Amino acid sequence: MTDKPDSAGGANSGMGAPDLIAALTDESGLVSALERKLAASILADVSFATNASITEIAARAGVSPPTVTRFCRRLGCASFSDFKLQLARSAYVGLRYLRPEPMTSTPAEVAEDIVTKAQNALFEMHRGLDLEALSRAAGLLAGAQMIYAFGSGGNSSMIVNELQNRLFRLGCRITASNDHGMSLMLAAAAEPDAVVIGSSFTGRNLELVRCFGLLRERGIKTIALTQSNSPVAAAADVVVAVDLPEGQNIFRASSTRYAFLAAVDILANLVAYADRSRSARLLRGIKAQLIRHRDGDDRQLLGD
Amino acid sequence: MTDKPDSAGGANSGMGAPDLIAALTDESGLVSALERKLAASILADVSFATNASITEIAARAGVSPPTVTRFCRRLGCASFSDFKLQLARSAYVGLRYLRPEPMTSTPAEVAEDIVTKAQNALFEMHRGLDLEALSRAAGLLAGAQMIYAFGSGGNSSMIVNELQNRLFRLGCRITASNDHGMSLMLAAAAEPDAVVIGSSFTGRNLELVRCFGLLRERGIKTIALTQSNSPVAAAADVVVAVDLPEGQNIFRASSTRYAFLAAVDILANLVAYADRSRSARLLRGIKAQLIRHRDGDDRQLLGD
DNA sequence: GCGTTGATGAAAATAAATTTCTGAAATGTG
DNA sequence: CACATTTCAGAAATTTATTTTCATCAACGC
Repeated sequence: MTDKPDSAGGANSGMGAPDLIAALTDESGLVSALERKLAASILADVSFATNASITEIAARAGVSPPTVTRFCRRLGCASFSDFKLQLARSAYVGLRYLRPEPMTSTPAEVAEDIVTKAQNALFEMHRGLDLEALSRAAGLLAGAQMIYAFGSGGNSSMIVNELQNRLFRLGCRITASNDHGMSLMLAAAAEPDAVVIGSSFTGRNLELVRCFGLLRERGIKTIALTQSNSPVAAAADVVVAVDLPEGQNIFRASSTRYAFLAAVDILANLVAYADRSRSARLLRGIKAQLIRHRDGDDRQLLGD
Repeated sequence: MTDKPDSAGGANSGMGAPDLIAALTDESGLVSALERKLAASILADVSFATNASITEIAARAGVSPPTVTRFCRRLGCASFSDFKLQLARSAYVGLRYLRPEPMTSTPAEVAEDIVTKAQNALFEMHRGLDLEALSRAAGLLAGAQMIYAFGSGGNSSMIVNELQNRLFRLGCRITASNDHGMSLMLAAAAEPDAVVIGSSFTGRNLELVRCFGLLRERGIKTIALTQSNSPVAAAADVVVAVDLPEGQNIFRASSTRYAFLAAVDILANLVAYADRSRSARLLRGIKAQLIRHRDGDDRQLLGD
């Protein structure tokens, strides 16, 4: 470990958190039956695994310590301790998936549950992010003469409002619409150099699909912020997929919003970076706000 | 370690992540000069510390290994390995605070930056959460005959709209207002059994302060979702404080939104649990939506 | 059927962490 | 100011943990 070349620079040390839980669940890299048994044993009680020694883990899985060491190496870790470290990191965000819904009741439990789920949602969104699609979407938005953002229902409404809120500050011409009828009219009236971005948590907003169809006929580019393999995704030119594991979200869409919100956040940042002059303008604006802040009149600082 | 009683149940094993970085920065628990030196050395390169052995850490700090062991114990860890584990967990969410803004540019960096900051914000919000105040706020909201939610600017507007979106589903009578003038009129017309909740990211929304003052005179309860030690907080009856470290948020309020959103989420859940019949109604509603979902018409599932 | 490859555990070797013990410094006390 | 007491810190020894080496076994191909 002392001579490991990447331990100083920290190629995989502090950041990024290669997702060990996923690798463990995934099995594809695991050849032998014993290794699968080991993976299952670790997944069955991750918090035990993060705290136990190699001997204890081996004993619980019914294998020998060397097997555990080899297993860790196969998973891409430098050593067993490295494995434990990475597991601890992954477990911090990923652990809850493995537990059944505890039907929380005390305020502390509710708070922890919501925060954890939100972090999980962000983690999963980030893991499944298609950066290439995101870049293409940002490119389209940055080059658009006019942007329309469509989405309805409590959640997608928020998202498209947020899009408008973020993008108009970057100098984009944008309007958001939460109303199907209005969206259709806007789509019909849109000029060829416009870009339409639509959000749908479920991917089954059929009005949005219809809208996208109409726009495709007219050669206007469309971006969907939605689940992949959904009607909305199929109807759009560029799909920024936000796929979260079904299970826990079926009863509560709320954690999904964090993922969508972050996707919008990333998109807005990429749009800002897509155009240097725009980016500069953005920074100037922020600085101006900062100065205003120092002068005491910070009522509007960063939009409150 | 084998007989450590809490290793099986995992009292501090998987969850909660006692924030070691904060404890390390805090210094108050550290008596001797050597321990402070050790803390400084670890903080100077956290990712080194998470990967190194006790000997390496001791050498770098210029102390002996036993001192490191004792140091870990003093910090509340069971052993040095336990310390490393906790450090790794804390570092995963807390590390970025210690690094200067890297001026991200590639899409991958932007995405990681935003996701990490959002997770940081959630983590910090959770850490500083005053559950007692939150419960009181939820109790007020659950008992209110009418709720007014005030907040302006892009961010707080979103928050109060979200509040309305969440609470009306629970059977609360609620209206959100993003307009100062309108808010004042609503406040003036509010009846004594109403409750007003206001959001302000900066805590310096003076119109909101004025509103709260007016309401206090009239004996109407007010709840603030804002920074503690701010004018808005001072003017409210119940303060749900969301305090995030300044540094990284001065240039971009966006990560703060995740914290506020989660606070609203928690609040809404507590309101739901505050009233059993309401909670039951909520669940029935969700079930009905689920059934509709199975029938194929899931267009409105959970509000999209 | 036999050699080869890869997987596995036992035992040995290595490395790591903790305890014990001893000396040094600081603080209080006569 | 000297002495006792406490606390702190490191050296060495002990314990514990991890990894390497090596021998065995099973599966697979030739």
